[in-house]
Amino acid sequence: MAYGNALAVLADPTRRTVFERLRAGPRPVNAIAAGLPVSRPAVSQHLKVLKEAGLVEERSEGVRRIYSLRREGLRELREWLDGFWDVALEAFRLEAEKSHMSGSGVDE
Amino acid sequence: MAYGNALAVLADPTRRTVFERLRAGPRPVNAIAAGLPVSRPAVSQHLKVLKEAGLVEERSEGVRRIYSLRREGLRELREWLDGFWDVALEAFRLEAEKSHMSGSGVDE
DNA sequence: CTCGTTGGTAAGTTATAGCTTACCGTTAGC
DNA sequence: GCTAACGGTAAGCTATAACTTACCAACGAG
Repeated sequence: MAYGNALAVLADPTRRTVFERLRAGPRPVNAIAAGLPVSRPAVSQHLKVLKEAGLVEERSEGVRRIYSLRREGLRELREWLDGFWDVALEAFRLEAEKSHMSGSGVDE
Repeated sequence: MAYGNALAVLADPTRRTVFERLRAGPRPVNAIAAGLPVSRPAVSQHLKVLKEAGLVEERSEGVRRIYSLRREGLRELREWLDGFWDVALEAFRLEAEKSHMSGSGVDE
């Protein structure tokens, strides 16, 4: 259920902004924090959370810490989301439902 | 930025469980709340939040309130996620980056 | 009409997530 | 060696999200 983790981590707007900034490429913390409405330590904390969730990775370059995106960390979330449109799976669910219920309609 | 809203709403595990239960089809509140580790009013509150986020819809059937999934409510979130894998868009971003920076690598 | 069922809302409590400031370790330059 | 930039961590504050119980309105059945 790692998708739940990714969901929780990306729910915060500030943290999501941090994450999105890395779409443009790897960046040191200073560059990520520049212009954000929160302090630099706050950004550090967000980066830590993102890293623990596997959504970013970090490498040292001298005194800099360069953070970059880990798309892999989004995979489970994406698959979970995709599942809501999966026709075959949906058909299966409807079938199972028919056995249990008196049968109503289905949404949409 | 409705995807941010969907993210925030689905971040809570209990609320996500409520949401996922509706995958199997429309349900009255009682059925949704059955077996959950929280009280029935808590489920009502979650349903309200889900409804306001456009993730579920509600219709009355006698004394019952039947809730059902609104996949449309997930669309923006899905598109946002898909964007992370969009090759063309990524190429554009890299191009833009080249103009601003001294040029480092790109992740992965 | 009365009573049971369904479920929404109000009020209050509590845990915690996100922020701040202060501080410290590390590396680079002079 | 000394000093300045980078950035991680600690401690503490505060707003709020999720929950509870209590209550009430709406409809159905007898």
